[in-house]
Amino acid sequence: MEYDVYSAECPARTVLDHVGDKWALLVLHRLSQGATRFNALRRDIHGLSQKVLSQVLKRLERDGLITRRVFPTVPVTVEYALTGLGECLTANVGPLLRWAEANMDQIRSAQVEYDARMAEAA
Amino acid sequence: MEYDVYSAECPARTVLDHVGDKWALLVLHRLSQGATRFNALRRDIHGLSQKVLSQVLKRLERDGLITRRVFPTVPVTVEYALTGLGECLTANVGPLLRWAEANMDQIRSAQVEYDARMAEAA
DNA sequence: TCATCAGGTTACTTTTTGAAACTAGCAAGC
DNA sequence: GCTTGCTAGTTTCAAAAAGTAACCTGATGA
Repeated sequence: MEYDVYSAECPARTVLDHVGDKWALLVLHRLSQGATRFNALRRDIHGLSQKVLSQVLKRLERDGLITRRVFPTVPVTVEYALTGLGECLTANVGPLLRWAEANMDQIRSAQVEYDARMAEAA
Repeated sequence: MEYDVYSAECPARTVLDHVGDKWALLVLHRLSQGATRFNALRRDIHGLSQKVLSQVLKRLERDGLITRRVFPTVPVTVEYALTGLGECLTANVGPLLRWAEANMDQIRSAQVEYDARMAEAA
């Protein structure tokens, strides 16, 4: 079947709702480095709250992008990992994050320039 | 300079705040098909409100990813286009959207399965 | 006995969103 | 000369989402 992300009715938009999300992108990218536990994700991704992490993980699991494995240790540990589908997606997310890291300097100078222009106009 | 998106202090996170956004991704992708006017974007990207579009465009312009050209026609027309930097970014966004379109079927069946499992558990 | 760990959930507050109405400047129609 | 329509926005206000911080469970070690 053919999908078109520009259409609001397109189910691919639901994916975009999940994937076009800062935290989801970071979580997926982190998981691409290997299976990770809940609190490890929380520690590694600075600024991500427990509530949001738990929501994001549920969404990603529902989408079949990650798996949730519970180990009956004490205290219980839960490990999240990418599925095949998730890995395939993450292959497309990595370049985006690397691009962000690589081009920050240019963006920052563009922002400074823009702000200067705006201040001048005002 | 080296950046790390996992750190909350990392300036690349500000980019991610802009790029890890459903509407921004759609706008960038649409602009990769050529310069486009305000209302054309609004019409093409179904569900995008004027307010949000105007905010997204301002952010993207500030980041140096798009340019805004005003033509003194009557009524005035405004055309948005990708900069070199924006094109370079969009090259990384395209695959993500194509992935979303291509893998929707798998995601939808994963969702159905997940919901069935949850309903059963409850 | 009290604090600690993991992996969450809940209650409450603050931001963001989104829908719809409103603005400005000008031209065409009546 | 009054109304309507066009573009490209801004404003307003209710509703949804996100963030903050406290709480929960159940075993464990000090």
